[in-house]
Amino acid sequence: MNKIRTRYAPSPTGKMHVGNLRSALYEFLIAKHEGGDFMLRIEDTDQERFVEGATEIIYRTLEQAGLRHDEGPDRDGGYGPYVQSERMKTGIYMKYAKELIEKGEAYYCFCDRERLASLKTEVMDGKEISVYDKHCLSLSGEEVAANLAAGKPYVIRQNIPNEGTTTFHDELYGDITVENSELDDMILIKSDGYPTYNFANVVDDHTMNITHVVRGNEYLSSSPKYVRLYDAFGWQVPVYIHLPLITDENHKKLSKRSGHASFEDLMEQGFLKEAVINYVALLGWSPEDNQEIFSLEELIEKFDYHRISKSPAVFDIVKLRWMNGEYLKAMDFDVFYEMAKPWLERALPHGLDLRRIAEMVKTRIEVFPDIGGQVDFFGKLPEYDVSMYTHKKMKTTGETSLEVLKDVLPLLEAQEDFGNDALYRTLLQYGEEKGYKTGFVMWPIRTAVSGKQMTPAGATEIMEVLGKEEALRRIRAGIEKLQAA
RNA sequence: GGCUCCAUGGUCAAGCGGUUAAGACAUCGCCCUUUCACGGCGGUAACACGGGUUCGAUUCCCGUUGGAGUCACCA
Repeated sequence: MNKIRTRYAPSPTGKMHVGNLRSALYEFLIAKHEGGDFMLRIEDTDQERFVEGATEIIYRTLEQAGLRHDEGPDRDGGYGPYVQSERMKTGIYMKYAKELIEKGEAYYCFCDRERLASLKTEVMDGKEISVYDKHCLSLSGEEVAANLAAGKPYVIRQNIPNEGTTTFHDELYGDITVENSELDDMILIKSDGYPTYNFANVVDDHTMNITHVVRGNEYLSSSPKYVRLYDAFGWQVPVYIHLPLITDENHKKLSKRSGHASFEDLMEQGFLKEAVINYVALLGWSPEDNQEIFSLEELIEKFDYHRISKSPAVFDIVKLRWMNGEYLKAMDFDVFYEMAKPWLERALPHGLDLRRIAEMVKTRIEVFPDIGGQVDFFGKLPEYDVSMYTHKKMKTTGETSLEVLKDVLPLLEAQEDFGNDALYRTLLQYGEEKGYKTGFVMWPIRTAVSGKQMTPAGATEIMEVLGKEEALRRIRAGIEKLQAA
Protein backbone atom coordinates (compact mmCIF):
# COMPACT_ATOMS: atom_id res chain seq x y z
CA MET A 1 0.00 0.00 0.00
CA ASN A 2 1.46 3.30 -1.05
CA LYS A 3 1.55 6.30 1.17
CA ILE A 4 -1.42 8.60 0.69
CA ARG A 5 -0.62 11.78 -1.18
CA THR A 6 -3.10 14.63 -1.49
CA ARG A 7 -2.67 18.07 -2.89
CA TYR A 8 -4.15 21.51 -2.63
CA ALA A 9 -4.01 23.02 -6.10
CA PRO A 10 -5.27 26.59 -6.09
CA SER A 11 -5.04 29.08 -8.87
CA PRO A 12 -3.47 32.32 -7.69
CA THR A 13 -6.40 34.64 -8.25
CA GLY A 14 -6.81 36.32 -4.90
CA LYS A 15 -7.65 35.59 -1.30
CA MET A 16 -8.68 32.21 -0.02
CA HIS A 17 -12.32 32.13 0.93
CA VAL A 18 -13.80 29.74 3.38
CA GLY A 19 -14.55 27.11 0.75
CA ASN A 20 -10.95 27.08 -0.45
CA LEU A 21 -9.76 26.86 3.10
CA ARG A 22 -11.95 23.89 3.83
CA SER A 23 -10.74 22.07 0.74
CA ALA A 24 -7.17 22.61 1.83
CA LEU A 25 -8.03 21.53 5.35
CA TYR A 26 -9.73 18.29 4.29
CA GLU A 27 -6.92 17.48 1.87
CA PHE A 28 -4.49 18.05 4.68
CA LEU A 29 -6.50 15.99 7.16
CA ILE A 30 -7.08 13.07 4.83
CA ALA A 31 -3.36 12.81 4.19
CA LYS A 32 -2.27 13.35 7.76
CA HIS A 33 -4.83 10.99 9.25
CA GLU A 34 -3.10 8.19 7.39
CA GLY A 35 0.38 9.58 7.84
CA GLY A 36 0.54 10.66 4.21
CA ASP A 37 1.86 13.72 2.45
CA PHE A 38 0.07 16.95 1.69
CA MET A 39 1.33 18.82 -1.31
CA LEU A 40 0.84 22.32 -2.66
CA ARG A 41 0.75 22.98 -6.37
CA ILE A 42 0.11 26.33 -7.96
CA GLU A 43 -2.13 26.20 -11.02
CA ASP A 44 -1.32 29.37 -12.87
CA THR A 45 -2.06 28.35 -16.42
CA ASP A 46 -4.35 31.30 -16.99
CA GLN A 47 -2.16 34.36 -17.39
CA GLU A 48 -5.16 36.63 -17.75
CA ARG A 49 -6.56 35.87 -14.34
CA PHE A 50 -3.24 35.83 -12.56
CA VAL A 51 -3.23 38.21 -9.62
CA GLU A 52 0.01 39.67 -8.39
CA GLY A 53 0.85 38.53 -4.90
CA ALA A 54 -1.84 35.87 -4.79
CA THR A 55 0.69 33.09 -4.42
CA GLU A 56 2.07 34.79 -1.35
CA ILE A 57 -1.43 35.00 0.10
CA ILE A 58 -1.77 31.27 -0.34
CA TYR A 59 1.50 30.59 1.44
CA ARG A 60 0.64 32.96 4.21
CA THR A 61 -2.84 31.59 4.71
CA LEU A 62 -1.75 27.97 4.83
CA GLU A 63 1.04 28.91 7.19
CA GLN A 64 -1.28 30.88 9.43
CA ALA A 65 -3.90 28.18 9.44
CA GLY A 66 -1.32 25.60 10.42
CA LEU A 67 -1.80 23.53 7.28
CA ARG A 68 1.81 22.92 6.58
CA HIS A 69 2.47 21.29 3.24
CA ASP A 70 5.15 18.65 2.93
CA GLU A 71 5.97 19.64 -0.61
CA GLY A 72 5.44 22.69 -2.73
CA PRO A 73 7.13 25.45 -4.68
CA ASP A 74 9.00 26.49 -1.56
CA ARG A 75 9.60 22.97 -0.30
CA ASP A 76 10.96 20.46 -2.75
CA GLY A 77 9.96 16.86 -2.41
CA GLY A 78 11.37 15.48 -5.60
CA TYR A 79 8.30 15.99 -7.74
CA GLY A 80 8.93 19.57 -8.78
CA PRO A 81 8.50 21.99 -10.22
CA TYR A 82 5.31 22.69 -8.30
CA VAL A 83 4.16 25.67 -10.30
CA GLN A 84 2.42 24.79 -13.54
CA SER A 85 3.85 27.66 -15.56
CA GLU A 86 7.30 26.31 -14.68
CA ARG A 87 6.29 22.75 -15.42
CA MET A 88 5.14 23.86 -18.81
CA LYS A 89 8.64 25.03 -19.67
CA THR A 90 9.80 21.44 -19.32
CA GLY A 91 7.50 20.53 -22.19
CA ILE A 92 5.70 17.94 -20.13
CA TYR A 93 2.17 18.88 -21.15
CA MET A 94 2.88 19.06 -24.85
CA LYS A 95 4.69 15.77 -24.70
CA TYR A 96 1.71 14.01 -23.18
CA ALA A 97 -0.74 15.77 -25.47
CA LYS A 98 1.15 14.48 -28.46
CA GLU A 99 1.12 11.03 -27.01
CA LEU A 100 -2.66 11.23 -26.96
CA ILE A 101 -2.77 12.46 -30.52
CA GLU A 102 -0.76 9.45 -31.60
CA LYS A 103 -3.19 7.20 -29.81
CA GLY A 104 -6.12 8.90 -31.51
CA GLU A 105 -7.39 10.16 -28.17
CA ALA A 106 -6.78 13.79 -29.06
CA TYR A 107 -6.48 15.91 -32.17
CA TYR A 108 -5.39 19.29 -33.45
CA CYS A 109 -8.12 21.85 -33.90
CA PHE A 110 -7.67 24.98 -36.00
CA CYS A 111 -11.14 26.44 -35.60
CA ASP A 112 -11.07 30.12 -34.73
CA ARG A 113 -13.20 31.77 -32.09
CA GLU A 114 -15.66 33.06 -34.60
CA ARG A 115 -16.46 29.62 -35.84
CA LEU A 116 -16.79 28.43 -32.25
CA ALA A 117 -19.15 31.26 -31.47
CA SER A 118 -21.36 30.26 -34.39
CA LEU A 119 -21.72 26.85 -32.76
CA LYS A 120 -23.32 28.26 -29.66
CA THR A 121 -27.00 27.75 -29.26
CA GLU A 122 -29.17 30.16 -27.33
CA VAL A 123 -31.04 28.80 -24.35
CA MET A 124 -33.89 29.98 -22.12
CA ASP A 125 -32.17 32.05 -19.48
CA GLY A 126 -29.80 33.72 -21.90
CA LYS A 127 -26.98 31.29 -21.38
CA GLU A 128 -25.11 30.12 -24.41
CA ILE A 129 -24.16 26.54 -24.71
CA SER A 130 -21.75 25.10 -27.17
CA VAL A 131 -20.67 21.62 -28.00
CA TYR A 132 -17.81 21.30 -30.36
CA ASP A 133 -18.77 19.50 -33.55
CA LYS A 134 -15.50 17.63 -34.06
CA HIS A 135 -15.00 19.55 -37.26
CA CYS A 136 -11.20 19.27 -37.18
CA LEU A 137 -11.18 15.60 -36.28
CA SER A 138 -11.76 14.81 -39.93
CA LEU A 139 -8.72 16.73 -41.08
CA SER A 140 -6.22 14.54 -42.91
CA GLY A 141 -2.66 14.18 -41.75
CA GLU A 142 -1.51 16.27 -44.67
CA GLU A 143 -3.91 19.06 -43.88
CA VAL A 144 -2.81 19.13 -40.25
CA ALA A 145 0.82 19.17 -41.25
CA ALA A 146 0.19 21.96 -43.71
CA ASN A 147 -1.64 24.06 -41.14
CA LEU A 148 1.09 23.48 -38.60
CA ALA A 149 3.77 24.39 -41.11
CA ALA A 150 1.88 27.55 -41.99
CA GLY A 151 1.97 28.54 -38.34
CA LYS A 152 -1.80 28.55 -38.01
CA PRO A 153 -2.89 28.82 -34.39
CA TYR A 154 -4.28 25.63 -32.94
CA VAL A 155 -5.50 23.95 -29.83
CA ILE A 156 -5.43 20.30 -28.95
CA ARG A 157 -8.72 18.66 -28.07
CA GLN A 158 -9.58 15.49 -26.28
CA ASN A 159 -11.38 13.06 -28.58
CA ILE A 160 -14.44 11.68 -26.86
CA PRO A 161 -16.66 9.28 -28.81
CA ASN A 162 -20.31 10.11 -29.17
CA GLU A 163 -21.38 6.61 -28.33
CA GLY A 164 -21.44 4.78 -25.04
CA THR A 165 -21.10 5.93 -21.45
CA THR A 166 -18.33 6.69 -19.01
CA THR A 167 -18.42 5.75 -15.34
CA PHE A 168 -16.19 6.79 -12.53
CA HIS A 169 -16.20 6.07 -8.84
CA ASP A 170 -16.28 8.64 -6.09
CA GLU A 171 -15.67 7.60 -2.49
CA LEU A 172 -18.58 9.68 -1.28
CA TYR A 173 -21.00 9.82 -4.16
CA GLY A 174 -20.51 6.32 -5.49
CA ASP A 175 -20.54 5.44 -9.16
CA ILE A 176 -21.47 8.22 -11.53
CA THR A 177 -22.24 7.48 -15.14
CA VAL A 178 -22.76 9.88 -18.00
CA GLU A 179 -23.47 9.53 -21.68
CA ASN A 180 -20.38 10.22 -23.76
CA SER A 181 -22.48 12.33 -26.07
CA GLU A 182 -22.88 14.73 -23.16
CA LEU A 183 -19.14 15.20 -22.95
CA ASP A 184 -17.60 17.98 -24.97
CA ASP A 185 -14.26 17.53 -26.69
CA MET A 186 -12.51 19.68 -24.17
CA ILE A 187 -9.39 21.62 -24.96
CA LEU A 188 -6.20 20.16 -23.55
CA ILE A 189 -3.67 22.64 -24.86
CA LYS A 190 -4.66 26.25 -25.49
CA SER A 191 -3.54 28.25 -28.49
CA ASP A 192 -1.00 30.04 -26.32
CA GLY A 193 0.62 26.72 -25.58
CA TYR A 194 -0.53 26.55 -22.00
CA PRO A 195 -2.44 23.49 -20.88
CA THR A 196 -5.97 23.92 -19.59
CA TYR A 197 -6.72 23.17 -15.98
CA ASN A 198 -8.37 19.93 -17.00
CA PHE A 199 -5.31 18.56 -18.69
CA ALA A 200 -2.58 19.94 -16.48
CA ASN A 201 -4.45 18.64 -13.50
CA VAL A 202 -4.52 15.07 -14.76
CA VAL A 203 -0.95 15.07 -15.98
CA ASP A 204 0.34 16.59 -12.78
CA ASP A 205 -1.68 14.48 -10.43
CA HIS A 206 -0.36 11.40 -12.13
CA THR A 207 3.25 12.45 -12.54
CA MET A 208 3.33 13.77 -9.00
CA ASN A 209 1.94 10.51 -7.76
CA ILE A 210 -1.19 11.90 -6.13
CA THR A 211 -3.25 9.03 -4.74
CA HIS A 212 -6.36 10.87 -3.53
CA VAL A 213 -7.89 13.68 -5.53
CA VAL A 214 -9.95 15.77 -3.13
CA ARG A 215 -11.82 18.74 -4.55
CA GLY A 216 -15.14 20.55 -4.51
CA ASN A 217 -18.06 18.83 -6.10
CA GLU A 218 -18.39 21.47 -8.77
CA TYR A 219 -16.08 19.08 -10.61
CA LEU A 220 -18.36 16.13 -10.18
CA SER A 221 -20.06 16.41 -13.52
CA SER A 222 -16.84 16.88 -15.46
CA SER A 223 -14.94 14.11 -13.75
CA PRO A 224 -15.81 11.49 -16.38
CA LYS A 225 -13.68 13.47 -18.81
CA TYR A 226 -10.74 13.23 -16.47
CA VAL A 227 -11.23 9.54 -16.05
CA ARG A 228 -11.21 9.10 -19.82
CA LEU A 229 -7.88 10.87 -19.89
CA TYR A 230 -6.39 8.49 -17.33
CA ASP A 231 -7.74 5.57 -19.30
CA ALA A 232 -6.40 6.97 -22.55
CA PHE A 233 -2.95 7.12 -21.03
CA GLY A 234 -3.35 3.76 -19.39
CA TRP A 235 -2.78 5.35 -16.00
CA GLN A 236 -4.32 4.27 -12.74
CA VAL A 237 -7.25 6.47 -11.81
CA PRO A 238 -6.77 8.11 -8.40
CA VAL A 239 -9.23 7.83 -5.55
CA TYR A 240 -11.75 10.62 -5.97
CA ILE A 241 -13.31 12.39 -3.04
CA HIS A 242 -15.62 15.21 -4.03
CA LEU A 243 -16.54 17.56 -1.24
CA PRO A 244 -19.99 19.04 -0.72
CA LEU A 245 -20.14 22.74 -1.43
CA ILE A 246 -20.15 25.45 1.19
CA THR A 247 -22.81 28.03 0.46
CA ASP A 248 -23.91 31.41 1.68
CA GLU A 249 -27.21 32.01 3.46
CA ASN A 250 -28.93 32.01 0.07
CA HIS A 251 -27.56 28.55 -0.62
CA LYS A 252 -25.30 29.80 -3.37
CA LYS A 253 -21.75 28.58 -3.75
CA LEU A 254 -19.17 30.70 -1.97
CA SER A 255 -16.95 32.61 -4.34
CA LYS A 256 -14.35 35.31 -4.29
CA ARG A 257 -16.27 37.11 -6.96
CA SER A 258 -19.35 37.57 -4.78
CA GLY A 259 -17.23 39.04 -2.04
CA HIS A 260 -17.66 36.21 0.42
CA ALA A 261 -15.50 36.23 3.49
CA SER A 262 -11.92 35.18 3.05
CA PHE A 263 -9.77 33.73 5.75
CA GLU A 264 -7.86 37.00 5.87
CA ASP A 265 -11.07 38.98 6.33
CA LEU A 266 -12.03 36.81 9.26
CA MET A 267 -8.62 37.28 10.83
CA GLU A 268 -8.96 41.02 10.47
CA GLN A 269 -12.31 40.90 12.20
CA GLY A 270 -10.70 39.33 15.22
CA PHE A 271 -11.50 35.68 14.74
CA LEU A 272 -8.99 33.15 15.93
CA LYS A 273 -7.48 30.84 13.40
CA GLU A 274 -8.14 27.84 15.62
CA ALA A 275 -11.82 28.72 15.81
CA VAL A 276 -12.11 29.20 12.07
CA ILE A 277 -10.36 25.91 11.33
CA ASN A 278 -12.48 24.14 13.91
CA TYR A 279 -15.71 25.58 12.58
CA VAL A 280 -14.88 24.95 8.95
CA ALA A 281 -13.89 21.36 9.70
CA LEU A 282 -17.42 20.79 10.96
CA LEU A 283 -19.01 22.13 7.80
CA GLY A 284 -19.58 18.90 5.99
CA TRP A 285 -18.03 16.52 8.46
CA SER A 286 -18.95 15.26 11.90
CA PRO A 287 -17.27 12.91 14.32
CA GLU A 288 -18.87 9.79 15.74
CA ASP A 289 -19.47 11.39 19.10
CA ASN A 290 -20.79 14.84 19.84
CA GLN A 291 -17.47 16.56 20.25
CA GLU A 292 -17.45 20.06 18.80
CA ILE A 293 -14.24 21.64 19.92
CA PHE A 294 -11.21 20.21 18.19
CA SER A 295 -7.59 21.17 17.98
CA LEU A 296 -5.91 20.54 14.66
CA GLU A 297 -4.16 17.53 16.20
CA GLU A 298 -7.45 16.07 17.32
CA LEU A 299 -8.89 16.60 13.88
CA ILE A 300 -5.99 14.73 12.33
CA GLU A 301 -6.56 11.90 14.71
CA LYS A 302 -10.33 11.67 14.29
CA PHE A 303 -10.90 12.73 10.73
CA ASP A 304 -12.41 9.85 8.82
CA TYR A 305 -13.34 10.98 5.36
CA HIS A 306 -16.09 8.39 5.11
CA ARG A 307 -18.09 10.57 7.46
CA ILE A 308 -18.06 13.54 5.14
CA SER A 309 -21.56 14.66 4.30
CA LYS A 310 -22.94 14.67 0.78
CA SER A 311 -25.19 17.68 1.02
CA PRO A 312 -24.10 21.29 0.89
CA ALA A 313 -23.60 23.30 4.07
CA VAL A 314 -24.45 26.92 4.79
CA PHE A 315 -21.66 29.00 6.26
CA ASP A 316 -23.15 30.42 9.45
CA ILE A 317 -21.08 33.18 10.92
CA VAL A 318 -23.27 33.25 14.03
CA LYS A 319 -22.08 29.82 15.00
CA LEU A 320 -18.51 30.74 14.15
CA ARG A 321 -18.85 33.62 16.61
CA TRP A 322 -20.00 31.26 19.30
CA MET A 323 -17.11 28.94 18.67
CA ASN A 324 -14.66 31.81 18.60
CA GLY A 325 -15.97 32.88 21.98
CA GLU A 326 -15.30 29.41 23.35
CA TYR A 327 -11.68 29.66 22.25
CA LEU A 328 -11.33 33.18 23.58
CA LYS A 329 -12.64 32.21 26.98
CA ALA A 330 -10.25 29.31 27.20
CA MET A 331 -7.28 31.41 26.15
CA ASP A 332 -4.50 32.33 28.53
CA PHE A 333 -4.83 35.96 29.55
CA ASP A 334 -1.39 37.10 28.50
CA VAL A 335 -1.82 35.62 25.08
CA PHE A 336 -5.21 37.23 24.85
CA TYR A 337 -3.83 40.56 25.92
CA GLU A 338 -1.16 40.57 23.26
CA MET A 339 -3.78 39.79 20.69
CA ALA A 340 -6.29 42.36 21.88
CA LYS A 341 -3.75 45.11 22.29
CA PRO A 342 -3.87 46.43 18.72
CA TRP A 343 -7.63 46.71 18.94
CA LEU A 344 -7.49 48.35 22.32
CA GLU A 345 -4.99 50.90 21.14
CA ARG A 346 -7.10 51.67 18.14
CA ALA A 347 -10.41 51.89 20.00
CA LEU A 348 -9.43 53.64 23.19
CA PRO A 349 -8.22 57.22 22.84
CA HIS A 350 -7.41 58.17 26.41
CA GLY A 351 -4.46 57.01 28.42
CA LEU A 352 -6.37 54.18 29.99
CA ASP A 353 -5.01 51.07 31.56
CA LEU A 354 -5.19 48.73 28.59
CA ARG A 355 -4.42 45.68 30.63
CA ARG A 356 -7.22 46.47 33.02
CA ILE A 357 -9.66 46.88 30.16
CA ALA A 358 -8.42 43.73 28.50
CA GLU A 359 -9.33 41.91 31.71
CA MET A 360 -12.81 43.30 31.56
CA VAL A 361 -13.08 42.37 27.93
CA LYS A 362 -11.97 38.82 28.42
CA THR A 363 -14.17 38.01 31.36
CA ARG A 364 -17.25 39.20 29.49
CA ILE A 365 -16.34 37.81 26.11
CA GLU A 366 -19.62 35.98 25.62
CA VAL A 367 -21.41 39.14 24.60
CA PHE A 368 -19.17 39.88 21.64
CA PRO A 369 -17.28 36.67 20.92
CA ASP A 370 -14.86 38.30 18.52
CA ILE A 371 -12.22 40.53 19.98
CA GLY A 372 -12.95 43.27 17.50
CA GLY A 373 -16.59 43.68 18.50
CA GLN A 374 -15.77 43.26 22.14
CA VAL A 375 -13.14 45.93 22.27
CA ASP A 376 -15.25 48.08 20.09
CA PHE A 377 -17.79 48.35 22.86
CA PHE A 378 -15.33 49.95 25.19
CA GLY A 379 -14.07 52.19 22.45
CA LYS A 380 -17.53 53.42 21.61
CA LEU A 381 -18.65 53.79 25.19
CA PRO A 382 -18.19 57.56 25.22
CA GLU A 383 -20.46 57.83 22.18
CA TYR A 384 -23.44 55.91 23.44
CA ASP A 385 -26.47 57.94 24.36
CA VAL A 386 -27.78 57.61 27.84
CA SER A 387 -31.13 55.90 27.93
CA MET A 388 -33.25 54.25 30.55
CA TYR A 389 -35.39 51.21 30.34
CA THR A 390 -37.18 48.87 32.65
CA HIS A 391 -35.73 45.47 33.05
CA LYS A 392 -38.40 43.04 34.04
CA LYS A 393 -35.94 40.32 34.85
CA MET A 394 -34.84 42.24 37.87
CA LYS A 395 -38.37 43.16 38.75
CA THR A 396 -37.29 46.72 38.54
CA THR A 397 -39.57 49.45 37.32
CA GLY A 398 -38.99 52.99 36.24
CA GLU A 399 -39.92 54.01 39.76
CA THR A 400 -37.52 51.75 41.59
CA SER A 401 -34.78 52.53 39.11
CA LEU A 402 -35.27 56.19 39.81
CA GLU A 403 -35.09 55.57 43.52
CA VAL A 404 -31.86 53.62 43.23
CA LEU A 405 -30.22 56.23 41.04
CA LYS A 406 -31.23 59.03 43.36
CA ASP A 407 -29.94 57.20 46.41
CA VAL A 408 -26.71 56.29 44.75
CA LEU A 409 -25.85 59.66 43.22
CA PRO A 410 -24.60 61.30 46.42
CA LEU A 411 -22.68 58.17 47.34
CA LEU A 412 -20.88 58.26 44.02
CA GLU A 413 -20.25 61.96 44.27
CA ALA A 414 -18.53 61.33 47.55
CA GLN A 415 -16.59 58.43 46.09
CA GLU A 416 -12.90 59.19 45.85
CA ASP A 417 -11.53 56.00 44.47
CA PHE A 418 -13.39 55.51 41.20
CA GLY A 419 -11.87 52.14 40.49
CA ASN A 420 -14.00 49.13 39.90
CA ASP A 421 -13.46 47.42 43.23
CA ALA A 422 -14.10 50.49 45.31
CA LEU A 423 -17.24 51.31 43.40
CA TYR A 424 -18.48 47.80 43.78
CA ARG A 425 -17.98 47.82 47.54
CA THR A 426 -19.89 51.06 47.84
CA LEU A 427 -22.82 49.80 45.84
CA LEU A 428 -22.82 46.46 47.56
CA GLN A 429 -22.98 48.15 50.92
CA TYR A 430 -25.83 50.33 49.74
CA GLY A 431 -27.73 47.28 48.59
CA GLU A 432 -27.20 45.50 51.87
CA GLU A 433 -28.45 48.43 53.89
CA LYS A 434 -31.54 48.65 51.77
CA GLY A 435 -32.05 44.92 51.62
CA TYR A 436 -31.83 44.97 47.84
CA LYS A 437 -30.39 42.22 45.74
CA THR A 438 -27.19 43.20 43.97
CA GLY A 439 -28.70 42.97 40.53
CA PHE A 440 -31.53 45.23 41.60
CA VAL A 441 -29.00 47.95 42.24
CA MET A 442 -26.64 47.24 39.36
CA TRP A 443 -29.07 47.04 36.50
CA PRO A 444 -30.42 50.59 36.63
CA ILE A 445 -26.94 52.01 37.02
CA ARG A 446 -25.45 49.90 34.33
CA THR A 447 -28.18 50.90 31.94
CA ALA A 448 -28.00 54.57 32.75
CA VAL A 449 -24.30 54.64 32.40
CA SER A 450 -23.86 52.51 29.27
CA GLY A 451 -26.97 53.34 27.32
CA LYS A 452 -27.30 49.74 26.25
CA GLN A 453 -29.39 46.93 27.56
CA MET A 454 -26.87 44.28 26.74
CA THR A 455 -23.36 45.23 27.58
CA PRO A 456 -20.20 43.24 27.82
CA ALA A 457 -19.36 44.90 31.10
CA GLY A 458 -20.83 45.52 34.53
CA ALA A 459 -21.97 48.86 35.91
CA THR A 460 -18.86 49.57 37.90
CA GLU A 461 -16.55 48.50 35.14
CA ILE A 462 -18.18 50.93 32.79
CA MET A 463 -17.97 53.73 35.32
CA GLU A 464 -14.30 53.06 35.81
CA VAL A 465 -13.71 53.33 32.09
CA LEU A 466 -15.80 56.46 31.72
CA GLY A 467 -14.26 58.21 34.66
CA LYS A 468 -16.01 59.94 37.52
CA GLU A 469 -17.13 63.06 35.76
CA GLU A 470 -18.73 61.37 32.77
CA ALA A 471 -20.26 58.59 34.87
CA LEU A 472 -21.94 61.07 37.21
CA ARG A 473 -23.19 63.12 34.28
CA ARG A 474 -24.88 60.03 32.93
CA ILE A 475 -26.45 59.09 36.22
CA ARG A 476 -27.92 62.58 36.47
CA ALA A 477 -29.16 62.39 32.90
CA GLY A 478 -30.74 59.06 33.71
CA ILE A 479 -32.52 60.54 36.69
CA GLU A 480 -33.90 63.37 34.59
CA LYS A 481 -35.10 61.00 31.94
CA LEU A 482 -36.91 58.82 34.44
CA GLN A 483 -38.50 61.79 36.12
CA ALA A 484 -39.78 63.00 32.79
CA ALA A 485 -41.31 59.63 32.04
C1' G B 1 -32.91 24.13 -21.04
C1' G B 2 -29.47 19.27 -21.07
C1' C B 3 -26.63 16.62 -17.68
C1' U B 4 -24.96 15.54 -12.55
C1' C B 5 -25.64 15.77 -7.44
C1' C B 6 -28.41 16.71 -3.00
C1' A B 7 -33.02 16.50 0.37
C1' U B 8 -33.86 15.26 9.02
C1' G B 9 -35.96 21.87 12.87
C1' G B 10 -34.04 28.78 10.73
C1' U B 11 -28.48 26.79 10.54
C1' C B 12 -24.64 22.73 11.40
C1' A B 13 -25.95 17.87 12.13
C1' A B 14 -26.60 12.23 14.64
C1' G B 15 -29.31 8.30 12.60
C1' C B 16 -27.51 3.64 8.48
C1' G B 17 -35.53 -1.22 9.02
C1' G B 18 -38.32 -1.24 14.94
C1' U B 19 -35.66 5.27 18.77
C1' U B 20 -40.21 9.19 23.26
C1' A B 21 -35.92 11.14 15.98
C1' A B 22 -29.67 12.82 19.68
C1' G B 23 -26.51 17.08 20.24
C1' A B 24 -24.79 22.18 18.95
C1' C B 25 -25.84 27.39 17.15
C1' A B 26 -29.88 30.66 16.91
C1' U B 27 -34.65 31.74 19.18
C1' C B 28 -38.28 32.06 23.45
C1' G B 29 -39.16 31.69 28.83
C1' C B 30 -37.52 31.07 34.03
C1' C B 31 -33.44 31.35 37.63
C1' C B 32 -28.57 33.35 38.87
C1' U B 33 -25.53 37.47 37.92
C1' U B 34 -20.09 43.46 38.33
C1' U B 35 -14.45 41.67 38.55
C1' C B 36 -11.34 37.84 41.03
C1' A B 37 -14.17 32.17 38.84
C1' C B 38 -18.65 29.44 35.90
C1' G B 39 -23.71 30.35 34.04
C1' G B 40 -28.02 26.86 35.14
C1' C B 41 -32.94 24.92 33.90
C1' G B 42 -36.79 24.49 30.53
C1' G B 43 -39.79 25.46 25.92
C1' U B 44 -40.96 26.07 20.52
C1' A B 45 -39.11 23.77 16.17
C1' A B 46 -37.58 18.52 11.48
C1' C B 47 -37.71 13.27 8.67
C1' A B 48 -40.52 17.70 1.31
C1' C B 49 -44.67 14.81 -1.29
C1' G B 50 -46.63 10.28 -3.66
C1' G B 51 -46.09 5.33 -4.76
C1' G B 52 -43.87 0.76 -3.83
C1' U B 53 -40.58 -3.40 -0.99
C1' U B 54 -41.37 -5.12 4.10
C1' C B 55 -44.72 -7.70 9.69
C1' G B 56 -42.64 -2.67 10.09
C1' A B 57 -40.03 2.71 6.86
C1' U B 58 -36.67 8.90 8.41
C1' U B 59 -33.67 4.71 6.89
C1' C B 60 -34.14 0.50 0.70
C1' C B 61 -36.31 1.31 -4.67
C1' C B 62 -39.11 4.43 -8.26
C1' G B 63 -41.48 8.93 -9.40
C1' U B 64 -42.80 14.12 -8.24
C1' U B 65 -41.40 18.62 -6.20
C1' G B 66 -37.66 21.70 -4.43
C1' G B 67 -32.53 23.27 -4.18
C1' A B 68 -27.58 23.35 -5.89
C1' G B 69 -23.62 22.48 -9.36
C1' U B 70 -22.06 22.30 -14.31
C1' C B 71 -22.39 23.05 -19.59
C1' A B 72 -15.30 28.51 -21.61
C1' C B 73 -8.84 28.67 -25.29
C1' C B 74 -11.54 29.87 -15.96
C1' A B 75 -9.89 27.01 -12.59
